[in-house]
Amino acid sequence: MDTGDRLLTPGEVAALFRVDPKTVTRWAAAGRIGSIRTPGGHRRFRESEVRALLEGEGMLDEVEETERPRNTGPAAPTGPGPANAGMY
Amino acid sequence: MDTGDRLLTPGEVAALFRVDPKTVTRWAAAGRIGSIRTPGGHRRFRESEVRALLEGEGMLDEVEETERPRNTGPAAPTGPGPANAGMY
DNA sequence: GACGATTGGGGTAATTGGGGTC
DNA sequence: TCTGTCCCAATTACCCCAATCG
Repeated sequence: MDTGDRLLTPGEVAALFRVDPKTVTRWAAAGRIGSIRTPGGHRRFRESEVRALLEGEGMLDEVEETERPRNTGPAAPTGPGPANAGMY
Repeated sequence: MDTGDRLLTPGEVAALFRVDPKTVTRWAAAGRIGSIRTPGGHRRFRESEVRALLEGEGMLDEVEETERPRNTGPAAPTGPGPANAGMY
């Protein structure tokens, strides 16, 4: 239920990954990372999920991200559901 | 049903969303979130409503009373991802 | 009545979102 | 295919001080 972890802003996640905030936005848009939207439309990311992604343990069935033809298996990310439940 | 209704202060809601208390106040002023006013003018928010906003994914059949032009999507069965019409 | 902490309102700077392009 | 950068518009964050809450 309540994950109870802190929420990070796109800028925070971008700094953690050493990428542009825009890239983080694309990840969220692609459903590769769960995102929570504020009533204003801005995104917030779960600190636990981001950490898992940083550790590389978020994907248990993926060892090589170099290629991804078609996930025929349960390749659902940490967000086991409508990760992209909120689009403008 | 249990409407819950533990009242939260702007600071509480702000911590939940990882935003500034002032931002929560703007949400209330914009009608994006219901607010109850104290006789002195301060705002209080319903815990149940805040939680629904935070999850945002479990309210597929629950829509807020906010006036929002929703597309008359015929409830795509296989595609639960509603192309929300809420652009800037 | 007094005190500390929070909140409200206004205004301005920084961040974010979406699209399009390289 | 993915990322970084450009644009503009909306949202959010931080500044002030006065009022309210507990």
